[in-house]
Amino acid sequence: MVNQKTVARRERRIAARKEQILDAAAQVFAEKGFHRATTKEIAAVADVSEGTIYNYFGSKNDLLIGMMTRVGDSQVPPEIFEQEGLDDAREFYTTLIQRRHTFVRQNKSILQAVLSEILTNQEMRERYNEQIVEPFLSMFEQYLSVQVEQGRIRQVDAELTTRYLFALNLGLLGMLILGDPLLQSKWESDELTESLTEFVFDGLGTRETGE
Amino acid sequence: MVNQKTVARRERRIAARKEQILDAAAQVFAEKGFHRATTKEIAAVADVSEGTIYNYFGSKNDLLIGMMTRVGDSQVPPEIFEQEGLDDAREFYTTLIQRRHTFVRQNKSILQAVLSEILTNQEMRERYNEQIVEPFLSMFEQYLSVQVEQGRIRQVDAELTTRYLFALNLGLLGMLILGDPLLQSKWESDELTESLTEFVFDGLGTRETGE
Amino acid sequence: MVNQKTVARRERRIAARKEQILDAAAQVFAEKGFHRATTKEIAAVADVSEGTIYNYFGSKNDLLIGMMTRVGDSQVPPEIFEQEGLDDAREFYTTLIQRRHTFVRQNKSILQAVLSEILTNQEMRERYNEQIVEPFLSMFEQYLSVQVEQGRIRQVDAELTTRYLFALNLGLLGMLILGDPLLQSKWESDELTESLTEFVFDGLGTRETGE
Amino acid sequence: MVNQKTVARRERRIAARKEQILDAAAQVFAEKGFHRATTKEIAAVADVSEGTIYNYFGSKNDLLIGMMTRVGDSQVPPEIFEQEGLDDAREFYTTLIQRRHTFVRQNKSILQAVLSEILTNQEMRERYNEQIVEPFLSMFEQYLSVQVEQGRIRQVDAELTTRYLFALNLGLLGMLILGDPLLQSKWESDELTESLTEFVFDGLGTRETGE
DNA sequence: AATGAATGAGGATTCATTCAT
DNA sequence: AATGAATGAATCCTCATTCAT
Repeated sequence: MVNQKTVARRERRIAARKEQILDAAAQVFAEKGFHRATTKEIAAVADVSEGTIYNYFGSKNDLLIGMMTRVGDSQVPPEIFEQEGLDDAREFYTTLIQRRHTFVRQNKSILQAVLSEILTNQEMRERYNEQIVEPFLSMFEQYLSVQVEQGRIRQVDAELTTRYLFALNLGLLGMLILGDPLLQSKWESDELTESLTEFVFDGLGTRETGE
Repeated sequence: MVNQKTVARRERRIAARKEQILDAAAQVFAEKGFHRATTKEIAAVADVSEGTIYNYFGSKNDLLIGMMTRVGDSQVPPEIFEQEGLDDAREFYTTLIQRRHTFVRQNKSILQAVLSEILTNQEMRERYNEQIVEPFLSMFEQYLSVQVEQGRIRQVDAELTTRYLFALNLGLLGMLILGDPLLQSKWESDELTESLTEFVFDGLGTRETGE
Repeated sequence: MVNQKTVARRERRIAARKEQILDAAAQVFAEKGFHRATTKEIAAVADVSEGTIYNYFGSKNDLLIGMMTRVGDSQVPPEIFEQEGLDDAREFYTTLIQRRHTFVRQNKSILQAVLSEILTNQEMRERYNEQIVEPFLSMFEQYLSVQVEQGRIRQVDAELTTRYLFALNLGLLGMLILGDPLLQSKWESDELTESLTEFVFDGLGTRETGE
Repeated sequence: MVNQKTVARRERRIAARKEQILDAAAQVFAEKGFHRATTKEIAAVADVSEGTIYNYFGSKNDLLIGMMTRVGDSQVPPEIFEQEGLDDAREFYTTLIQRRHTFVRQNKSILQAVLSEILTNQEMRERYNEQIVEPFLSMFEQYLSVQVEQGRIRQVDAELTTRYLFALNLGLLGMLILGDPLLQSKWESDELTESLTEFVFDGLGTRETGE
C-alpha cells in the first residue's frame, strides 16, 4: 500500500522534473535554436544543475525528441474526426483551425525549435513525419473523401487537397515565426478563423469564373 | 586604362572565388545544416584552404548571409507584376507558381538550410523579412488590390489573402522538405500547378454554398 | 553487558557490510579497472545505494586501499618461513609457489585491478611496497641466507636472488593477466609447479657448463 | 622536385610533432596514469595547445596506441636471433638482457604507462600481445629449441622456459617500477647482467643436487 | 593571394560525493 | 542507517578563426 503510494509519488516527481526541464529547453531552443542553446543555460532556466538534466534525459538530443513527443501528444486528437454533427465541412474546418491555433499559441516556442531542427536533421524529420504528419494526413484525407462523396464539398482530389490545407497551416505557422505583424495581431486575437475559412472554401475566383 | 582593366579583371576573379565558395557552402549547408557544417568541409568541397574562405568572407555566418542574398536575387523579379496582359488572375497565378516551383526546384537545398537558420536566428529572420518577404508581400498585395477593384477576383482582404497565398507556398516548400512522397512526385513532374490554381481560385465549397 | 553485546553485534554488521561492498568493488574493478568502474555500478552489484558506500568508505580510493589490505592479509603468512622440516629448499619452494598459485587463482581479478593502479599511483605503490613486497622480501632474503650458509643452495647473492624469484612470480602473474594461453592452461591445472622448480633450481645450463 | 622536397619536409615536421606530443604524453601518463592524465597537461608539457594534439592524434586513446607502437618498433629486432656466432647461449642471453635493459632504461615511463593500461584494458592487451609478446615468444622459443637440440642447454621444455624468461624480465620491470631500491641502483649501473645470467643458467641448486 | 597548422574558447557529458528525507 | 536525487567540477574534444610562411 504504502509502497504503491511511494512509487506513484516518485513517478509524479519524475514526470514533473522532466516537464520542468523540457519547458526550459523549449524556451532556450526557441530563443537560440538547438545548436546555439547550451545545456548550461537550459539548466539555469530550469533552475537545476547541468548534471540533473542528465538524470532525466540521456543527451541534449533527447530533449528535442522529448519535446517532439510532447507536441505529438497534444496535437489534434483523432476523435474529432469521428464526432457526430460535423456534417458541415465549413463548420468542421473552423473548429479544426481554431483548435489548431490555440495549440500553436500554446506551443509556439517548441514548434519553432522543433521545426528548425527538423529542417536539417534527417532523424528528426523522420520522427516528425511518422508521429505527427502522416497520422494527421491520413485521417484528414479519409474525412475529405467522405465529404466529397457526400457532395458536401467540391469534387476535389482528397489527397492533394489535404496536403494543401496542411501546407497552408504550416506556412501560416512559418509566417508567424517570421514575425509578420499583421498575421501576428490577427492570430493573437483569434480573428483569422473566419477569413481563413472563407479563403479555403470560397477561393479567390468570382462566382461566375468558378470553372 | 590598363589599370581599369586590371581592376575589372581582379573584381571578376574575386566574384568568381566567392561564387565557388558559396556553391560549396550551399552544398554542405544543405547536407548537414548550418551548424553541423564545418569550414573544413566547405573548404574541401570548394577545393580551397580554410584560410582562403576567410579572405573572401568575414565569418561562417557571412556565408549564410551571402547565400540568402543570392536566394533573394534569384527570386521572382518585380517586373512580373507590371507586365501587360496578365489581366487574368488565374493565368497570372499559374505563371507565378510555375516560376516559383522552378526556382524552388533549383534551390531546395539552399532554402532548406536558410529556412532552418531563419527559424531560430533573429538576425537572419530580419534580413529575410526585409530582403525577401516584405518586398514580395507588398507587391502582391498591390496586385491583389487592383484585381479586386477591377472585379477580377472576389472581394477579399488583399493583405490577408496575400499572406494566405504566401503561407500556402511556404508550407508546400516545408512539406517538400519534410519529404511527403505524393507532393514530391507531383512537384518534380510539375503536375501541381493546375490543381493548386483550382484550390486557390475555386475553394472547396460547392458552388451553391459559395457565400 | 548488554551494551557490549550490542557493540559487538554492531561491529560485526559493519564488517559484513564492508565485505559486501568490497566484494562488489573487487568484481567491478577487475572487470573495468579502477577508473572505468563507477560507484553507481559498484553500488548496484553490492545491492546497496551509492550513499551507503560512503557510509562505510570515505572515498572510491578507499575501496582500493581496502582491497589491497585484504590482499595483503591473505598473502603467504610469515609462519611458513619458520616451520620445521622445510630444510629441503626445493620442497620449500614448491610449497611456496603452490600456495602462491592458489592465492592468485582466487584473487586474480583483484590483483589485476590493484596492480594496474599500483603502476601509476604513487600512494598505492608505497602502500603495496610497505605492506606486501618488503615484508615478503626481507623474510625470504633471511631464509635464503640461511640456506646458503647451510650449503643447501649455491652461493648466491641472497638479496638479488630473492628479487629474481619475486620478479619471476610477478612476471608470471603478468603473463597470466596478459592471457598467454599456454601458461593459462598449465596454471589452471596446477602443472607449472614442477617445471618452475626445475627452472629455478637447475637453471638452463648443462651440468658440465655449470661454472 | 621542389614538390618532393616540400612533401618530405612536411612529413618530417609531422613526425617530429608526433614525437614531441608522444614524449609529453609518455611523461604525464607515467606520472599520473592514463586516466588521471589530462589532455590539458599533456599539451602543456608538449608546449602546444590542446587543439594541436588532436591535429595529430584522433583521441587520447590514440596517444596510448601510438606509444605502444613506438615501444613495439624499438623492441629487440628479430635479426638478433639469426646472427652467427651466438652459439654460446649464455653469451647470447647476456647480450639480450643487456639490450633489453638499455631499452627499458630509455623507455621506462612509456612502459609504465602502457603496462598499467594493459592490465585493465582488453583492447590494449590484445594489441600488446599481438604486436609485442607473441612475436618475441615465438622467436625465442624457436631459438631455445635449437639450442636444446644441439645440446647447448639442458633438455628443457622450450615453450615453458621461454615464458619463464619472459616473465622474469617482465617481473623485473615491475619491480623497478615498484621502486625496489636495490634493483634500481644495480640496474642503473648495469650490474645485473652477470648475476641474472648466473641465476638463469646455473639455478639455485648445488651442483650435486642437479637432478 | 593562398595556405593550413596552431590556437583556445566553448560545450556536452560523466561521475564521485553530498545531504535532505 | 539507508537512500538516491542533486550537484558541479572536471574533462575530452570540436571547430571557427588567425597568422606566419
